[in-house]
Amino acid sequence: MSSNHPIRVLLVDDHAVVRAGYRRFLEHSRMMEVVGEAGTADEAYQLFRLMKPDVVVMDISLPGPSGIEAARRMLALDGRARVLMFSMHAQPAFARQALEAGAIGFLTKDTEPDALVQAVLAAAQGRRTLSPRVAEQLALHNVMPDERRLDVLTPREFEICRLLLAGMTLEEIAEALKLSPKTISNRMSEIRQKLDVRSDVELVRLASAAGLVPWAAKPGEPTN
Amino acid sequence: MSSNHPIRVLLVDDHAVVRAGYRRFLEHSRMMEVVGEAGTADEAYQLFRLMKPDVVVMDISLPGPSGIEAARRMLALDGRARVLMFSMHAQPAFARQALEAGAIGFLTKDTEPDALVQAVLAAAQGRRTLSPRVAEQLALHNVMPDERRLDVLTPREFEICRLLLAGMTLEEIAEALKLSPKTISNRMSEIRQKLDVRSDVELVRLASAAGLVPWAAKPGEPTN
DNA sequence: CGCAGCACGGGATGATTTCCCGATGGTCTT
DNA sequence: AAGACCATCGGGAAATCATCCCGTGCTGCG
Repeated sequence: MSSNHPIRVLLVDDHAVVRAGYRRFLEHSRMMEVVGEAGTADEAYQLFRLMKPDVVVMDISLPGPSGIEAARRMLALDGRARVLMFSMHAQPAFARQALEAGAIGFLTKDTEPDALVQAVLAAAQGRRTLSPRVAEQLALHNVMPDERRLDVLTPREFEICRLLLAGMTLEEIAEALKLSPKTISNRMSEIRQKLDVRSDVELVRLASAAGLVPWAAKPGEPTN
Repeated sequence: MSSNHPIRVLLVDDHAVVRAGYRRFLEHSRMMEVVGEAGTADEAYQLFRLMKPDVVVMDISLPGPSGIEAARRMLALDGRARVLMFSMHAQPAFARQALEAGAIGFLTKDTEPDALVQAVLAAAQGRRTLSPRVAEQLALHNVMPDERRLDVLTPREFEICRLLLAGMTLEEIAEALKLSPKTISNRMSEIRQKLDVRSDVELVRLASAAGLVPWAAKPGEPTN
């Protein structure tokens, strides 16, 4: 299936050193050629228009507009663009956004060099690649019937969640648990990340589905 | 019922001019005597301990601890203290807090001098006085079965509330309504005030009771 | 007309969120 | 036992948000 000419790759990462590393691995096999490097979403987009690479290897976190935003623009310009996203973490929220933006794959940065090369090859042929961790997280997110999503929370996070849903403010929770308000704040950010909600309202919706919210019992369920 | 000696009054307000005004009106009838003035909660509390006034006329908003806090302390010291609260606005949240703190009455600052004198007399005898506006607001708050509370919102506020409950973020709402994020922010503060909720979670609880939240239908109500 | 209420947003200040980081202690594995 | 991994706790910095206060403009009403 593979044609003879090398796969033309565009590298996007804000650290030149990291790009150099990728370049080494990718060009090692002679099956691919890095035709451009970019450090920001804007540069990446310009280069994409110029070079029309076969595959874009893109870091998620860039200064300014994110890699996801860059991917969105590329896909808007050319629906056949193959964008392979990279991220430090396997956070489902990022993965979902990336894939919704049209990315063909999502890898965490601890991916082995070999696997990276395989993923680029796969991308060039239009096949998807997901890091195992990412796949698992996403699966949970998509398949889990909402009421089980809260399971990703640690005991402590769950506790904080419970108090929040009871209507307590940040300060009150901090006092109740004898913790710094800062900790609660940090923990809540973590919770929102994990549950992929962008507001307290969405959190309540989730918790309500899980039956955690007495005053908003699910339709059809007995209240007592 | 009234004894012979004048009613001894403690005036608390951060503006000396305002205190002077009150003093004039109160002492005019010779039935009462201002035995002290304070500009902060702390001063008020000290004077209260010293003078044991029959009635405290207290402004809500003071620099530092609020008048409500001062009232709380006085009541803690002496459960028979008669504290008559004053406020610029007829906000139910303040009124509720003041009365829960043990205040014997709650007047808005547009009260007629005569009515003020009457209220102090009443307080001295242990009778409660509420400004009509305050009474109405409070009545709505206490009596209204939750699902009607949202009625205090203006159409625009209601609209914003709806979008918020749909899970939209501040920015998204601003964009949807083509308004400045600042306006939405301001408006949300207003909404929280009016509905007397301290968090989005409490707001959802309210809205849910009002049947405004599809995903959290009230128990027993058909969803479809 | 004057005045009240609603809608809109700027300014200032303080709180919260977010992202980053490091420290600690427990568990599990090799 | 050493190392990896995770949960928990919080500090720092920058961005965002909430709150309070202010002024504008519009509308309806006595």
